[in-house]
Amino acid sequence: MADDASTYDPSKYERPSVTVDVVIFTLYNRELHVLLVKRGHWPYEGYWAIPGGFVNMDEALEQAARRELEEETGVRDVYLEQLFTFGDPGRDPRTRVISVAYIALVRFDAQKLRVSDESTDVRWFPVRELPPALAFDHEKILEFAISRLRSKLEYTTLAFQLLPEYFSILELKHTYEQILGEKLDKGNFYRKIKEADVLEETTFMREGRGRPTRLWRFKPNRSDKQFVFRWREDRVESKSG
Amino acid sequence: MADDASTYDPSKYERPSVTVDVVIFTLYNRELHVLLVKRGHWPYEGYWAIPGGFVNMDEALEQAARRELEEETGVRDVYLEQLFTFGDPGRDPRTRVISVAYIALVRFDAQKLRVSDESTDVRWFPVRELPPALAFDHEKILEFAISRLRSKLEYTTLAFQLLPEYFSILELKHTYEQILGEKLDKGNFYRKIKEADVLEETTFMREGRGRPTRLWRFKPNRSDKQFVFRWREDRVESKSG
DNA sequence: TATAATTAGTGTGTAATAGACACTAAATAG
DNA sequence: CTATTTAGTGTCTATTACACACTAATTATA
Repeated sequence: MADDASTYDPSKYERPSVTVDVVIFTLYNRELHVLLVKRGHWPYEGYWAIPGGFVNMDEALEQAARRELEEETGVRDVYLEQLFTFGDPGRDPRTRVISVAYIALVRFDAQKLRVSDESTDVRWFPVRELPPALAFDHEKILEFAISRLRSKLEYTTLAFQLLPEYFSILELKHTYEQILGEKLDKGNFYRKIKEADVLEETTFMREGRGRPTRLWRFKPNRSDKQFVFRWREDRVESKSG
Repeated sequence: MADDASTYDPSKYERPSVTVDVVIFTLYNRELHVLLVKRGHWPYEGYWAIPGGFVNMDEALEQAARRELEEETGVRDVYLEQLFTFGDPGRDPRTRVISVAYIALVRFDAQKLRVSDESTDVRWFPVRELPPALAFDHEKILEFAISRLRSKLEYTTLAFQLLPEYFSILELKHTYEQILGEKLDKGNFYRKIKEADVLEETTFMREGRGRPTRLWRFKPNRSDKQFVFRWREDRVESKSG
């Protein structure tokens, strides 16, 4: 940070507000969803917005993001990553607001996620059916978040953060397909994920006819790491700072 | 950003200071260097720091970064990219400071870059010979910047931003080697860069004995774009948010 | 008990790529 | 003419991606 001019006192400067916005993704009904809140007053009254709030003076940025996340969804200990900082003057008509955006990935669990389906002011939206307009510059933020999510999926185990503890390989493949927006080859997917050696066999799930579904889980010693296994080699995140 | 609680006025909140810090890289004496400034007063008096300063209230973040960059080096119109936002409480003992860090790549040009070799308070440091300790959390920022630089080099034409307009392919290869910290194969490099079709032949440079050096330049229509050609397929940036 | 349905894989061929390394070609100074 | 320097090209091997066909296992139910 900071100066090299010889005199100054930071307290003399006029200061912008700093907020954190958290783009919360989940997998729900086999589709990628994002949590939005409806604004109840000016500015952008009635518009949907990415949840967020002000950073307290004694609070780290990531801590503020976790607090917002928990206030909004009731969940803790989820995957959280800083996305980008948006700070154009005029993006909030009230005052200068600089917003540090985060991405969170949560496992969908109706019990825990206190967001109800009928709630009129907090709702999960499928990323393919977003409201036509969002508050502030939140469309840009959301677009950037989705792009980042896609590109990181290629070389990390991010997808596991969206699945329940036990899942089948076809479910995992479906999750990849949802985020990437394209079909993957079943045989190649099986091979690739097995070779990566990140899965651990658990039990079976029996339902309907057909061979029972084998359930797996992410190897415990790796479950919290950002283990890198690079699913595919091509593609590159398009946006950059 | 923003609340969904029903009443509030952002102006009521206590606000942190917001600064931009710019990690400025250049290639100088065939080595990757970074610009640091020596602090003249408390806190961290006498320590080297990444140049930066406060964001004005009516100024976009990137604009503030460009202003700082120009104040420090006199150059404009260079490659600039947002790196990460550092905001731990206590990182500046004076007050809460949230720092949006940027990376800048500038072409070394003794004429333009007004930083002299003997200057005691503004200096280029080779990234392999940094001062033992930096002010604030600037070691972390710098480490992150170098890591990002390496990883982006792999799939972008970033390296061109460090070279003069006209350069030989061996110089370009040397630049890659400097940043990646490893040797590359000459033949493969030639092939790869030619196939990418981003270079344009210009003149020759004759000096000493030996076949004259062919000089190239980056194709004009692509010089300002972040054209992607992915130099190698392996490797992944380790750090993530 | 036969069969349809479903998950769970394996086999294989092609084309592209990376990476190592040897080799040729061109131009110059002395 | 020769040493030196840049500028490439040739080629072999191992790996990878990708497409797509194929087999195997297990179950409900007709």
